[in-house]
Amino acid sequence: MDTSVKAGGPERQRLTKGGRRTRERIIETAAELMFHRGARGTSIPDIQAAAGVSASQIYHYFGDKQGLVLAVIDHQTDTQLARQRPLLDSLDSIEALREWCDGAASRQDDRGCEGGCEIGSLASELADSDQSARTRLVSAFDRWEGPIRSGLARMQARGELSEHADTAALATALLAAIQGGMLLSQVRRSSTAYRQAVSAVLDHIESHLVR
Amino acid sequence: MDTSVKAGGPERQRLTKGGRRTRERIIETAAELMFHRGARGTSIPDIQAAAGVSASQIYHYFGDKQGLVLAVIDHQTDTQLARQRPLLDSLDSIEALREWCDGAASRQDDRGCEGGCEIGSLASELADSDQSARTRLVSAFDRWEGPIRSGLARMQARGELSEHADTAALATALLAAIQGGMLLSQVRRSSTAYRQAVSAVLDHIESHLVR
DNA sequence: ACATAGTTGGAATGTCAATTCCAACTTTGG
DNA sequence: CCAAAGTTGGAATTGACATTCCAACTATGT
Repeated sequence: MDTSVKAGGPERQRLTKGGRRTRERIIETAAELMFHRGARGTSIPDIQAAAGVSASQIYHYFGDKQGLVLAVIDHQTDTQLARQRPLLDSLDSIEALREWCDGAASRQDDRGCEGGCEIGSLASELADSDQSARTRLVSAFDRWEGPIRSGLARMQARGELSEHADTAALATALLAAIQGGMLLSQVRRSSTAYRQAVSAVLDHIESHLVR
Repeated sequence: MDTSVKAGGPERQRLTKGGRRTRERIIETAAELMFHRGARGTSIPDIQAAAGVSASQIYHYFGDKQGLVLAVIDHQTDTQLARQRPLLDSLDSIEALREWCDGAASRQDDRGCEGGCEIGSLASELADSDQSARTRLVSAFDRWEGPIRSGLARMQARGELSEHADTAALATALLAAIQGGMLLSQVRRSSTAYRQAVSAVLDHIESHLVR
């Protein structure tokens, strides 16, 4: 997560203390709005009003709307991963995996199943229309999937998981179940689909347990 | 799929032969554009140009853009389900399920993994912003999940699937794996994630086979 | 304290989208 | 064939949005 890397030049800029705060406030506000209304559905004037900043501030810190969207992607990735720690770093038992997945289910219920996954929603909206956004989303999903795979790999290294299990594939499958489950839950306004989707994959993983 | 049901009144209208054709052409064109650019990313002028119609025609047949979006949702649902038949109606063996899922994977590869699921993409974009769209998407997913569940139920009725298996939950899990797998594949531009996601759930279903 | 660089407000610009209007044209039922 | 209803073209309207400009203000380092 760097200050600003855009096509063309490094274009580094020093930020003053207040400037950093303004920049953060813009990103957080934009992230919140875009989560509910999508990136395309969120206008610069919307963000101006919600964050209490002027247009020039947004363009000063992000260049253009796409620049802001990219910053939002990175911010959501950092934020969501941070929120899931430390659980995310110890997914090396079925119990830990279940507990972790369950946390997301409760969170989904708490918000009435409105809104899907902070990253998945952006991914669906931007994957085909913004090449640089897609690239960042690839790394967002990689950063998310990594800890899952690591946890499974540790289980396997310890001999708890069958050596025939493809931990990378299982990690991908679990992430996909989370994404698909979230989407169905968002549409149906019930976390049931998410729970069933995740549960199926977890059961499958469990079937690879040794003993 | 009826002619036009919008909030307010039935507002039925007779369509002439040419009118029906124009209406269809608009829907198909809009569906195609919205699949690639999203509903919000597709403007009426875009559709006018691509379908070779005037603005008044679009507003004459659909009232407003939201009306067109609703028609597109129904059209995509009908089209996708029709395309998957007759396979969709005989998902009562592991082989049939695998073959069916594999078809989608090949299709995804053929288009270079650009674009996700015709229905899922719309769902992600519209679920939170358009209540009537969400309602139709609920039924779209139901119409899709139904045949999967029926197939599993038949297997169970025949005694091929354990009586302890929750066929409804398994059907939901498979649909979720398809959705999540599609999304990851779309972002990564590789069908691998889709294949792994689906494969995990199919293996899980297979574990419920009797014998 | 001074100069430089970063920050902010707010108006102005240009583009484009959604929607409305209305007049002209065509099909259909009787 | 006539009237009613359906269809179409194209211009006009209104509003919003992304972006630019520039002048004024503030912090920072020396």
